[in-house]
Amino acid sequence: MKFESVTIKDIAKVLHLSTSTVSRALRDSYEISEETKKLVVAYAKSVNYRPNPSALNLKKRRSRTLGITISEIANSFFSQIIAGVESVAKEKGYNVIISQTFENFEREQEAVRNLSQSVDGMLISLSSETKSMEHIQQLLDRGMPIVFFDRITKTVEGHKVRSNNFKGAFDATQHLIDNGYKKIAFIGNPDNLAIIKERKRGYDEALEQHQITHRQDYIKYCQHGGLSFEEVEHVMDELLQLSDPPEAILSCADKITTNCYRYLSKHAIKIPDQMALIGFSNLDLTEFLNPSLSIIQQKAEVMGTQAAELLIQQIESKRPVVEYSEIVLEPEFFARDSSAPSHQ
Amino acid sequence: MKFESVTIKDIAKVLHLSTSTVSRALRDSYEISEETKKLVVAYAKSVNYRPNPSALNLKKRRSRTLGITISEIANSFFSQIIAGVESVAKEKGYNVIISQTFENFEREQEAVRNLSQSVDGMLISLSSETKSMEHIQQLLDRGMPIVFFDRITKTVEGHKVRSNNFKGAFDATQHLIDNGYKKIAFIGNPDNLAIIKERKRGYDEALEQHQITHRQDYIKYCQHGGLSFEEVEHVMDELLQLSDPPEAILSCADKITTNCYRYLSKHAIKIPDQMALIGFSNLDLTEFLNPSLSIIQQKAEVMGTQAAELLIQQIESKRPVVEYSEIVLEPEFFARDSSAPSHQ
DNA sequence: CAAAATATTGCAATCGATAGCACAAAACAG
DNA sequence: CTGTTTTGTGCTATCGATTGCAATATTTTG
Repeated sequence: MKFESVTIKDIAKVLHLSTSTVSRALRDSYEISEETKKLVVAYAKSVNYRPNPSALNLKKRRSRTLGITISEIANSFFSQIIAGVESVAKEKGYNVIISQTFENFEREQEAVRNLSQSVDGMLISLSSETKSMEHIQQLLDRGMPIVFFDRITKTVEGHKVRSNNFKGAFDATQHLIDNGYKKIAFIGNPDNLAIIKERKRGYDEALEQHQITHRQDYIKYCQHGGLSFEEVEHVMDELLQLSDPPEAILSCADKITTNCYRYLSKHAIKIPDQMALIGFSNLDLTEFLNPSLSIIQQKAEVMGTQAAELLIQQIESKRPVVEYSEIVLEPEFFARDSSAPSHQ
Repeated sequence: MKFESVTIKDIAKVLHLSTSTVSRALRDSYEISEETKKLVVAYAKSVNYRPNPSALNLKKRRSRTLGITISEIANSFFSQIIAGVESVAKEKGYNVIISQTFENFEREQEAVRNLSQSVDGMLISLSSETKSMEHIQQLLDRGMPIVFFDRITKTVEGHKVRSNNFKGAFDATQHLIDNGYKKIAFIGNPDNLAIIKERKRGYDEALEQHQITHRQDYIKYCQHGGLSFEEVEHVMDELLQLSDPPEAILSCADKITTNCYRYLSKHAIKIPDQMALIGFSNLDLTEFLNPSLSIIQQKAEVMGTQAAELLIQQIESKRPVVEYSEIVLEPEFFARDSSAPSHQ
């Protein structure tokens, strides 16, 4: 089944005008008489005329579409970001196409390649597995406007929007130490992601400031971003089987945090007495969990709006952008029961 | 900044061929010699040629894009549905454009109108405020393939995918009654939505089977789908100010359920002793809430895949579809502490 | 009242890709 | 060695909308 819609040609035929006159009349050109304009506009409205976007795109060499590449929609952090992006996009007359990578490098390459022909610009949060930036550099070289958010990288240029990951992790770790925890494990996505490097740095710094020995076996990376419970389960098993297991966990990704919580509940490990937990998360109801979950919350929606604004600005800029901004948003820290002092 | 990409014309010029030859060679036409094909394909690959989607869309009169209209992305139920839709769409080579209505009728009309020119078909879940179906009937009349999901309506024809809402509500209400609750309130989106009518019917039926008097003041509808806390707060205030307030609540929407829970926590009303709660929800961590939340969970991702499959099938069907299927998915019920027998 | 200026409108090319048809060269038949 | 078929390629119109330029009609000016 195909959808038949009214074209400028149809209107021209009915009104005995040329397509150029109709086109100009609809766009309120000074060259067209008021009378004709009124006629055309009224008729166009009556038949519910809408310009064909493909034709416009072809002619204008743009699509008024933004592409966004994230790991997974069904992740509150990213869905909040999308909400922010959509609101700005809509306001400025852009559509948004979402591509999910599921933390997979091949999927990211494919997503970026597919998107490249259909969008005016892209918003990218790298996948956990992304090691090379070739596919993105290629687009940048050909002038594709790209804004990086959340999982950014230093290896390419462009506007960037991110959280203050160092501070988020530092504060959380400090808070654990203040509450009497010394054996603190760190679980994150792979550290080819700059945000994880930063969070790790925050964690390290807090430990150092309190002269706590740094233990390599407390550091764990989930290659697939903790998307599956099994991945986190495996890491947790390893930690618990250590001869001297940690007493607290700092989790550095939404999915990992959730799955850690799930793991501890499943194994009836008391939080925080047997294991304290604190993690990056943008879930809505963490305060009502039992025990309530301490989180580092990012300003996801703001991140989305800011990134989208930068991108649209770059797309619509007359001259090539040579100076890039890096926006840093402060995460909010919520101390709750899951990281309270242990009573054991 | 604009993005310059390679066109068929560029290739033709370099290889001293015509655009038609290049086009045919790339599409492996029998008319072109093997030699030329190889040459063209190799060169196209070397310059990373991708056909311009707008040009293709214009020529082929289709966009390989699906539109989806929902109330809000940042709602786990809908983001799970989107995940399902995206997976099928991707597999079959379609893009997806998402439009949010935020339960507002005008936004829905606008969304549908905007989408109509850029997509090959639409997936629609109506907004809470939608009363007239004119805007959608118009598109149907012009042959737009549309599949309705979740919030469907009987007033228009088309493939439909929904949950067994009657059963979901019936089971939940029955469960409350079995646990000793008789004064059960019903909170839902407005009942112009068929799903709410159905859920109400399930609720009514359960009460009747147990000869429980039906009280009109226990029935509440949130005009805006409980999107804002204030809306739910208002309804809850009303219920609690009744001379004979309810002892249990059946909530009929994800957002309402969450906000009810939030309200009860905020007012330190003990769940379930002072007020039992059970609701439709697709949130991930409800089992870990304190108290754990009883939910009726819908098969959101399946709903997304099924709806997308029906839609693509309809889009690609040679002849007009005249017989429509209605897929009914069984919701899953999880009895937890929030609806346990009261100890008061 | 003729010439010039202005106001309206239409023609045709264009964006990138496709496809019907025409055409030339090579292969084959008689 | 001419006439027909086969094979490979190019020309051109097309999809829907825009826009520079040409063309006509109308008004103004000297």
